[in-house]
Amino acid sequence: MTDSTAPKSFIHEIVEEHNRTGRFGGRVHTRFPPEPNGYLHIGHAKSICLNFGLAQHYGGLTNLRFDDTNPTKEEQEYIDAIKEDVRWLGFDWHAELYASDYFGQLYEWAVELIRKGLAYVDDLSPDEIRAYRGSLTEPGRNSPHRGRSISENLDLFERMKAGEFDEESRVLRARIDMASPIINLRDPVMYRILKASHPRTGDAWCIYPTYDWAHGQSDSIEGITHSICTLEFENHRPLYEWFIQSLGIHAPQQIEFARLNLSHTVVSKRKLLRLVNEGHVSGWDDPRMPTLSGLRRRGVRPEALRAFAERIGVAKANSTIDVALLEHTLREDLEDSAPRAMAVLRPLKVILDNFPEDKVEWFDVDFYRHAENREELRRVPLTREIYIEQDDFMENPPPKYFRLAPGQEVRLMNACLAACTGVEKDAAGVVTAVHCTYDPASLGGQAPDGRRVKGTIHWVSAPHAVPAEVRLYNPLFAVENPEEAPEGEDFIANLNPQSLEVVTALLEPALAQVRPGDRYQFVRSGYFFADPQDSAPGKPVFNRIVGLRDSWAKQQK
RNA sequence: UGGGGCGUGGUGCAAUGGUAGCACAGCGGCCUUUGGAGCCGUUUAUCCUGGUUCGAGUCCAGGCGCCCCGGCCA
Repeated sequence: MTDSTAPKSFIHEIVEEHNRTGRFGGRVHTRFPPEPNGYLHIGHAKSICLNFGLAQHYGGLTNLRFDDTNPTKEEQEYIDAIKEDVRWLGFDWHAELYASDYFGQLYEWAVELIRKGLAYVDDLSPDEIRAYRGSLTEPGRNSPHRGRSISENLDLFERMKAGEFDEESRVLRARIDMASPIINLRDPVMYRILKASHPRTGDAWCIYPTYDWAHGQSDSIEGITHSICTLEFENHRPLYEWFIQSLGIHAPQQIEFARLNLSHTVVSKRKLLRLVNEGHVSGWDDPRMPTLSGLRRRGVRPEALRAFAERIGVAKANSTIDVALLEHTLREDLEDSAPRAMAVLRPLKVILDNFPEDKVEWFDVDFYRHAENREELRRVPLTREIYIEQDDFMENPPPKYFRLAPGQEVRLMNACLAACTGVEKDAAGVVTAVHCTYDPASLGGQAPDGRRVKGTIHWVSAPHAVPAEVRLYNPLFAVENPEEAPEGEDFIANLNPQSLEVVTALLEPALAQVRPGDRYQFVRSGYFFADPQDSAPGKPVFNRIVGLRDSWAKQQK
């Protein structure tokens, strides 16, 4: 999975340094620690590939640990979805663990810190705590309760746990330094009262550890060697180290890296949740979503995501990956494996005037003509009436337009050469059908006289065409950076109204019986995925995974 | 009284004192029964100013710019 020829990241160097010096006895044990408050997205894929990939590379282990310290936001649904997504991405964890597994131990350690005079119960309100914390440039002030006796703290903390107090009436805080320039060290909250039921511990607790209090110790308990996290936790590292040292327990090495940003989308659980809740998408697995379930539903293969993670690298500089790189990786992943077939997305009728009315000419065409070592034939019928792509005909074409136009000849892919002789129009002047004559000597696609045509277009036989719903997905946001919204608006204002176009396409008959989950390249168009839920043999429904590059379209801009 | 990070082509990632390289994007060309596969070529970069050194993207000093931190979120 980890390509040994790929450039190693600064994290690899740190791990190798540890292995050289024996800091962890050569052990490498990482963890992927999601909070089950939403679905995993492509940014998580980067983290998953990093954590699991690192362990695999050095013969180590990776835990899956849910940081379930906030029962007001977390749900079992998310736990299940996260596990499915990690497995789908191709990783198997050494152990499935939960921060809530350690609630008992964490409580004992909190008592230990109280006994050492390193934690105290504070009666200040949330607003007061904030006010006492000071500002970025001014020191905070000590809470009036900071000097409570150990026995009073012990008593109060026990009563917090027993449910005697209301939410927000008291917290347990670490006693560190209210004047520290590191704001996280200004007596951070360790426990808050939350009279909420927890997905795993039910009503056993009414005080819950904060993430800051739970995370480092959870890593320590699991014997994690390298706690890899995103940049914003760099400021928390001194706090985690303070807890670990105060407790005298195993100290992992925290290493921070820059989270993934992707152009033309948002990669944040909070914002993705909004898209779902406000109905801008059909759900977490809407194929336009950058979630793993959305990408999966669209037809992206996990191999492609792993290759993408490898390719974007890991560093500490904030950066935004151009979605074009993702799309390139998707095409690259599919180009060898996907069989080719013909499908017309926006049909225009063509009549081959010199083709006998009732004749059907069958061609044997290889699904894998692009691949040298694989062959699988299907039968493709040609008849007098066919459909081509509307884009493949122009009545008044610009120069260098190599497709069909009055007087121009093209190759009907896999079939024959055909030249346009005229058009039919409706009352409004819209072309409703195109007339051609085909060259009977060119059956198979080559002219016996060796004449060349510059354009080759795809088509389907009208009487054999299979109508199918095809969903054309475009970027969810039309702008590179959705955050750059007009004054007074937010990223929602940048949603791309054309992010989903549904068309009734006409497929060649061999595609009628595709199984849900099959992937094809619709020639000259893109890669498509038979929707695993909505498609059925005889009634195919396709999602566009990614379009092919289109240099003609680009040239026309 | 502030602290922590980060600055290399358009976008990402390398170069660990010794020829600034790779990918994507762009541009040009070749080829083509996918104009869209493929192939070849190519434009573009070390934040600034000093210093150390035979030699600096890399080391030092001082600036500048950007990101993060004042949740009982994670």
